[in-house]
Amino acid sequence: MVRRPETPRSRQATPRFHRASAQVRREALVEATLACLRRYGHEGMSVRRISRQAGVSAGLINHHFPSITTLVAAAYQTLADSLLRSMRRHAQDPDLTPRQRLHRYFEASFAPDQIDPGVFHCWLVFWSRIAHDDEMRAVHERTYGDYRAVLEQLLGELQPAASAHFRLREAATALGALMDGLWLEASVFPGRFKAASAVRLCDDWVSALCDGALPGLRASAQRLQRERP
Amino acid sequence: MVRRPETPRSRQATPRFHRASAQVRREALVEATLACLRRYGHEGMSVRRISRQAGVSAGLINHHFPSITTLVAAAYQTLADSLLRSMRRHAQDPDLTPRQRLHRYFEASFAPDQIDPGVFHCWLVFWSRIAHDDEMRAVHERTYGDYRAVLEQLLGELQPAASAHFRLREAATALGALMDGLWLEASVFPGRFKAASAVRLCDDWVSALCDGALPGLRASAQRLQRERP
DNA sequence: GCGCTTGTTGAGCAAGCGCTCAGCGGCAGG
DNA sequence: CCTGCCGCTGAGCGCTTGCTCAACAAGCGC
Repeated sequence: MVRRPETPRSRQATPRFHRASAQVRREALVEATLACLRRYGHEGMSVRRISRQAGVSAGLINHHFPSITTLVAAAYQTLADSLLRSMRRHAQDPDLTPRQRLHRYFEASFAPDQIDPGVFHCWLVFWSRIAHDDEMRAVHERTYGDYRAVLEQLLGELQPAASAHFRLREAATALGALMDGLWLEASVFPGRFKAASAVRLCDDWVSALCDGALPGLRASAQRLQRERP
Repeated sequence: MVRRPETPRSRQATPRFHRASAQVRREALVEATLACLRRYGHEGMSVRRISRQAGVSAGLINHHFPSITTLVAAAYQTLADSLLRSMRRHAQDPDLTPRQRLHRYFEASFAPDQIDPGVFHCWLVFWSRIAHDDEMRAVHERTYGDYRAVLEQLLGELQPAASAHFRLREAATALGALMDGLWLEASVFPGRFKAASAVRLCDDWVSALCDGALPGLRASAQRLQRERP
């Protein structure tokens, strides 16, 4: 370990560290956390690994965050926020028809940057912590509400032009499930699943929904006719 | 810690351990592993926790398995096998029509014992280990092949009666994704999602598939007309 | 009843974990 | 230029981890 030579207070070539505002430092630590989770999965959730990734000492993490679980919760919030921002960007483009907005949103959801195995690792870590960590659960609940709200908005704008009325809330949940399932499949088996076909399946599902081809989601009338198929 | 009293070789009330064949012991350790993963998630994957659950000493695990990752891979295989057995039970019941077999299979897939958060934890652990562990990846590949094969069989038996022909392999993958997505949704948000509606969504999707309402999966003719929606 | 095979034990090791805190030193304000 | 605040460092604490291996003892075959 090379210590600074015998000139005790002289100017030195490179400062041993630099200072930053709490805001900037916290964001940098969150970014480092996401990088570690992407690369190492669960084993990336370590004070030493994250601090090395951020280029700071291990102690700094507990200076800015009460514990590492809070840092991970902040990382979850950050990732979810960026996802939601991307959703809203597509959901509000006024130059497109509602159908086109949904299509664009599908394309964005299955773009290579979303199918990346690193992103998958992040979600695995987040999900597995929800059961034991109240902070994580709070972020999770909040996030999911917003997430489904945007999907509801996108589907709701489709409703007027559709030949069949559907139950909006259930349809949004179901579409979310379909998308998550396709995303999961693509993430667990990278390369075996083409993004284009995932988009196609979502578009087709929405078409079927609008055409009334999914009776379980049709509004009113039949409550729940559970005829055997 | 109560040691055995001063009669060194006398008969004692209870033996300190009992012996078992390698086969029996391995199965017991696998069961203990699944129990720990269910209860504690990632933190359950520990030599000490699993051995305590199995009622044996920590050292025994490395006597029967070269490392704990091998034991977890064996647990993955066991869980996947039992799932597959259950699938085949439904897939081969000769007293039912193909459509009914699929319906039963949907019902079994969303039964309370599958939606259990413990089962979800197991899968999270398995998935997160796939990326870094060759043994896990091997089990994963093998398992998924069998899994999709059964789905293909179930859908294939539907084909003759369907009014539209569909591409079997892609349809099986897509149906698997839909089911996994619904299962995921139900597992991540326990209680917010009713099993009955998941079954209904799957049945509806299959109906749409058979009626040709999912053009992206129709066989032959149009290769990939990517018209904008 | 006795000996032997061998399944089982558990202390021990090195490595890594989250977190603490005394003190170093970057850098702004005087 | 020099002072002092405070962001930052990193050795160190107590703990858990996976795994090893010498010693122990269950229970079969005699």
